[in-house]
Amino acid sequence: MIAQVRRFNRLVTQRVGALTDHFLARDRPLGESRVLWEIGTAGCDLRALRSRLDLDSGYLSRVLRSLEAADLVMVTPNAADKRVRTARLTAAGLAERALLDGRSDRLATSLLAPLDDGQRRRLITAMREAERLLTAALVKIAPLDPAHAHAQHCLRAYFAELDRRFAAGFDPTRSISAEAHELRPPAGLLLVASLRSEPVGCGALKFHHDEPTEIKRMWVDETARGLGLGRRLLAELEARAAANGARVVRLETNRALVEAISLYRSAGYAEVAAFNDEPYADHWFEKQLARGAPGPRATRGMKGVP
Amino acid sequence: MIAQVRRFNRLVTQRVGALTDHFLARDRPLGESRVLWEIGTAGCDLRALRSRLDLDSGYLSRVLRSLEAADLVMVTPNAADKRVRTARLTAAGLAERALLDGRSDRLATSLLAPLDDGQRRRLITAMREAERLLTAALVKIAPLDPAHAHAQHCLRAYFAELDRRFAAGFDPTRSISAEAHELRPPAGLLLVASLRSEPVGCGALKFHHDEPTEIKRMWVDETARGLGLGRRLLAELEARAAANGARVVRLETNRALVEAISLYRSAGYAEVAAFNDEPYADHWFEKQLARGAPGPRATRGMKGVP
DNA sequence: CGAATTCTCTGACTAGTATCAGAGAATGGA
DNA sequence: TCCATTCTCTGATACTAGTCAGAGAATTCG
Repeated sequence: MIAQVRRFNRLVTQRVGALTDHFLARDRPLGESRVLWEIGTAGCDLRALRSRLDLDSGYLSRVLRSLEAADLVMVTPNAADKRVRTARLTAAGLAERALLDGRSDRLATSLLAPLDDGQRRRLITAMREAERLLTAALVKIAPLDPAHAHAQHCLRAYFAELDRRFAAGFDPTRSISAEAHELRPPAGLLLVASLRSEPVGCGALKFHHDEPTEIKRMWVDETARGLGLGRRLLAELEARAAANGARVVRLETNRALVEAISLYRSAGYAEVAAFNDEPYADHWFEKQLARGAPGPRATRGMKGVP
Repeated sequence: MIAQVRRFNRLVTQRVGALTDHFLARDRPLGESRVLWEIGTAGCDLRALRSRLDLDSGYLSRVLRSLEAADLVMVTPNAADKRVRTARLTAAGLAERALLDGRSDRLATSLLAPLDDGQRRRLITAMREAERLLTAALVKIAPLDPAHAHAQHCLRAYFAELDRRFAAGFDPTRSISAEAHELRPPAGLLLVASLRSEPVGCGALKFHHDEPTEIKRMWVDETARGLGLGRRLLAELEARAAANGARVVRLETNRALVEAISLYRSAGYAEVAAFNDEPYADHWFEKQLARGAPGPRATRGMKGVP
């Protein structure tokens, strides 16, 4: 298994990586091409560029000046915050970027060229699958304060989706509360899933003294579905509930959320009688957590993985 | 399709490529780590190192001296040819290489770690498929003189395989001849398929004035099977036969070569009565080539691919 | 044998990719 | 308002990667 991953890594980085570098670097240094590309057609703040390409500020500054000298880029102060500067492509810069785009297309085409139609289809399918799974592996799940901007984004998106999908819409004030202070230790917990430091999902716990721990706010961004993220969030929540002493977790949900319901069932949740009077709920589920419940790491990861 | 390939390329080179570099480069330059790695446990001639890593001879020499100074490598003259020098890892070098090996394993493991078992299996499957197809795309087919070392390697391997697989063994002198001069223009043609400049397959044509062109010496190395290479060789041979004016190609084969027989059938070959007295043949096939037959390139490649 | 070729090494040189410290302007909070 | 912080830029500096020309030894070929 490891050997297969390594063979794949070696082949792809050699075949694709090296080619990409040579394709992208025209007569200009690779670093400049990367910056030119990353600025994009809409322009980009320098700080965003720095963090995306992981560049030193002095280095980026120099690269930009070189691109300015070639008349490919304009750097203008940001109106809102005059410390910040925004890089934009000139007409020549846009043309150059389009050219890189074309090269990248040609590189991709050259990978497919020697194959027949059936092989191409199989390769595309395999690439799509590998891409999705590698993306899934990039998602990080960590506790976050409910007041954090990313947490707020998730919760707002969650409410918006409920409002869209519930037959009668969704009004948070009518629903059972899960305010910030209730999702913050020691009262509760909020987990946020991030992909490339953008929030793409969340899930929360509300701890109770004698009653089972409640699972709330399970949500996965549409762009991140099909990656098994819901299942990972759920497992992580269960593990943390268990670590907090819970023997049972429970949750309620609406009949419109069909994929969530099937997730709960397949994750070992059993439907039970209503245990609260949540007006938006149609189904109530409960799960017994295993005794000697494993910590959060043990539910994923391979043995010996650091 | 192109977009999918590009997304895949971007993700994999970023996720795998960048990580590989940082994993492999310990405190030493990446170039040195690569050389250390490539020398391998068995040692390696400098010329082989140079060609495999595509390095300038001066550059490699400097890198090796730096590794020698760190006591990781010994460079000794080759006994057989004193111009050639052989690099070998010292005990410390072997330890260092084992360390890189471990890091590479850990990198591979870290890619799998966040996934559950089912996802891992799917990822491995997708990687294997992508690897095979990308490898297939690396294979180059070109005419080669029958006396060339690579051509001889293929022909010897072909005979050895026939001898192994035919019930009564195989003696080339009893078979209809296809000597070097018969497979060299204008009498004939030999195509050799190469993967990373190693020969992995061949196929030949014998042209005749009034009779159909004969296909001979179709062989694919065991390590390169399942890549669609036989089909590509066959298509290329047909295209070149057509370019030489042939309307019909034909060939004979032995009943032991089941995969070849099924290839011929699926490629549009029809079984015909024996058209020669080849003692090792059990089946004779023939195919009408399309009129206005396309040149070799048109049978593969996508429109507009350079 | 002599000439051409192969292989490696050395020295000189260049471009690219950084890193670090600090300056100067702008901002935000106490 | 003052102070700490943020953002960008400049200069100094270092190292890696890679190229080129040529020398010297060994080998091969005619």
